Amino acid sequence: MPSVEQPAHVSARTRVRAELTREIVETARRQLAVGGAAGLSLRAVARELGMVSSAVYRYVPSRDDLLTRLIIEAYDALGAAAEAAEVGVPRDDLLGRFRAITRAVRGWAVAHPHEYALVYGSPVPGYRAPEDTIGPATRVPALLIAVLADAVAAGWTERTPAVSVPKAVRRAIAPVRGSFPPQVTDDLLVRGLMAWTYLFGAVSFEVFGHRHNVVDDGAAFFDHEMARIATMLGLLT
Amino acid sequence: MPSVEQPAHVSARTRVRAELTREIVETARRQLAVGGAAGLSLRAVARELGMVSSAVYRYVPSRDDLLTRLIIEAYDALGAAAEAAEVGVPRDDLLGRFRAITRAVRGWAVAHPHEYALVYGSPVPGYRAPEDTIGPATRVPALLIAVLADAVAAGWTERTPAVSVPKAVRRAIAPVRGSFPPQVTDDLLVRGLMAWTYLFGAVSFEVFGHRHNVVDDGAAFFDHEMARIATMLGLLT
DNA sequence: TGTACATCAGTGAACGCGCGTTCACTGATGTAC
DNA sequence: TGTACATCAGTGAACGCGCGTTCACTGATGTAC
Repeated sequence: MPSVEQPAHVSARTRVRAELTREIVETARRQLAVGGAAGLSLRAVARELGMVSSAVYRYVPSRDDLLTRLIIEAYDALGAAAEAAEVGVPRDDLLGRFRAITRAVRGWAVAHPHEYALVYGSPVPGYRAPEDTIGPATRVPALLIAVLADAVAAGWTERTPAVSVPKAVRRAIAPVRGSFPPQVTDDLLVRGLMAWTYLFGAVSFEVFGHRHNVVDDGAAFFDHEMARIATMLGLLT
Repeated sequence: MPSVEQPAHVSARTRVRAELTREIVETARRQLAVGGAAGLSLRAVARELGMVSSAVYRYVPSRDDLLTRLIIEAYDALGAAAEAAEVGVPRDDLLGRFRAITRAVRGWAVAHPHEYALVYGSPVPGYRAPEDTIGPATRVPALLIAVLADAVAAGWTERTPAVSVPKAVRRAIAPVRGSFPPQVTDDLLVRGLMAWTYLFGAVSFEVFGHRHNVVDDGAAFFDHEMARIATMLGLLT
């Protein structure tokens, strides 16, 4: 039952348009490897696709808009990878879920270093990320928050000796307090933020080359450091 | 007693040359804020100094060389800030030294975000850092290693319950094993690497904007998270 | 089913700007006798 | 102390390249009657 706005038969033109738009974004994504975000060029994308540079403006309104799409796609791809890994673990295996999430993040980042750099590296000069990037950016944190919430439900608070959180720190984390269920204590919230910080700190160090001549086997060291972080979180005894 | 190579009287030309070279490097450093490393331009530097673009080649052999100087200077400035803060703390106050180092790193990074991004952000595409950057890059790690070594001398190993380090991890950290005194156990070495990773992970998150709408008072939260890391290190009970 | 019109894709030229680097040259500064 | 020569700083033009974006235009595809 086709509505007036959405005809049942999608015209060939529309299909081709969607496909070409995808090709443009994917070509741009591949070109990130050459010159990074700052070097992203509509003309280079057009050239690779065999079209004249002005033609891409039929599909993408500007260079900055293309960059925004790439950022959103990177966050989404990373989030999807983490979700796909986590969903396969039994809900009550909190340590398993944590390990699945963090391994997926590292795996994706190592496999897509330039897209990772786009979102977790230096901010692109002169570019201001619009609101649309917020949602995709929170997919990984949302997974971690869910693990913490389930830990509380499973008796985390009774099992773990609390570390006190000073008033100044409680005030400092006020903006994010609302993103956590109220049962998550300030102590656990801080541990969660630290695990999040550590995860991306470790991945960034590896992807950006700061572990060259320091750590040989990135995966082995990552598993070990993350096990220690899981202990800090109280997911592992 | 002037040697043959180094005459006692330094010619005006030589002095002016050194001064202008400094001005070029400092102008370039300031311009990092505008376009980042990828946008660094010899022509823009020349323009700001009121000279013709070809003239800067009397002082700097190429754009990449200028970039290398900026990277070295950034590492050196960060290292100097950390050293200056740490040297004022009594040698036996290990926690105080750790806190001084980490606060200095954060303070410098927050005050110089673009220089920080130059060395700890995304690698500059198409640029390969030469060997000369290694020394300056290790000044902060060297301070941290010294704290760990002194901790061992002060009885750390007897005081702290050891966490076992799997064989694969011991192999993974082989490259850096030689940078630590042999008294530093593998367990402590791993903790040290993790503290180092966490320090720059936290600073990068803050400087690169990933704590927007998450943490309000960066300094207060940083002090708290670093206190917890100090506990993990066994510097604080 | 056929025709008239509107919509869209893609072209090619242009605007106005940027860049790194080289090179022949002028004129000033420093050095050796 | 004065002169001759060598060294260096800075100029201006040029090479050859890149970029984002706009605009008038052609020709193909889709839509409504």
